[in-house]
Amino acid sequence: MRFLTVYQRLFRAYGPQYWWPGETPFEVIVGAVLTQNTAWSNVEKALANLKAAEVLDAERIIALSPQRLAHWLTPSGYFNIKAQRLRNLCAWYLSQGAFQQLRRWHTKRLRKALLSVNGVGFETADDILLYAFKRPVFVIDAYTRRIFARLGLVDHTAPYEHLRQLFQETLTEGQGATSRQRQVALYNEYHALIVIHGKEICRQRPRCAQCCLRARCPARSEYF
DNA sequence: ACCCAGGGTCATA
DNA sequence: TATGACCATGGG
Repeated sequence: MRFLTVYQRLFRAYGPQYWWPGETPFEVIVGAVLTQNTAWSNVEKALANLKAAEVLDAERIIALSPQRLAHWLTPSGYFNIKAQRLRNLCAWYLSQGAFQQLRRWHTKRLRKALLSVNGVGFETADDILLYAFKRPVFVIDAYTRRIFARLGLVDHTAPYEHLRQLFQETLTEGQGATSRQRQVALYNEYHALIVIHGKEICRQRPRCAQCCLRARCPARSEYF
C-alpha cells in the first residue's frame, strides 16, 4: 500500500528520529501542550526555564501561581493560556495517581480522559498517548494533512478521527505492523518523519496558495 | 515588516 | 457541523 511506501522513502531519506525529544514521560506531556501551534525551538526555551527553576514536576507546577508559571512559559507563546492548560492537565494527572497509575489504564479510557481535560485536543492527547504512554495511536497534525493531501491520498479537510482511523487501518492491515509493539514503533517513527519532512518542505518559497496542495508546488519533485 | 509554527476553545450560524 | 476570533513569542 502507498502509506507504507511513503514511510519507507521518508525513513531512507532521514533515518531514525528517536522521538519524542524529552527525557521523561512527564516532560513529553508538558512538551505536547507547549508545542501547540508553536515552533519547537521556542518550546525548548520554556522547558529549559522550567528545568532551571526546578519546577518540571506536576506537584510543583500546581503549586506555582498562574502568573509565575506563565512567566517561565513566556518564550513558547500563548503563555497565559498554556499556563492554565498545563495546570488543568497536571491537576487531572495527579488526581488519577500520576504515571504509575495511568500506565495501567486501557488506551481507550486514557484517551477519553485526556480529551476531557480543557486544553487537550486530539493531537495533544495522541502525542501523549503515543510518546509518553507508548500506545498504538497514530498522530495527525498539519504536516500530515498537507503532505498526504498533496500526494492525493487524503482529503485535507477530513475530520481528525477519520484520518487517524485511515492511517491506523492502512498500516495495520497486511504488512505494516501486526504486533502491538511494532505498531507503536511504526507510528512513533512515522509521525516523527512526517514532522521533519514537513519542516523541510514547508520552508520552501514561494509557497503555493494552500501549501503543498497544488500540482505546481515547487516542492512537488520531492514526491514520487 | 511580514509570515508562520509539531492546536484548542469558545461564540456564533 | 463548520467557520472565525483569539491566544503571543521568536526565527526566517
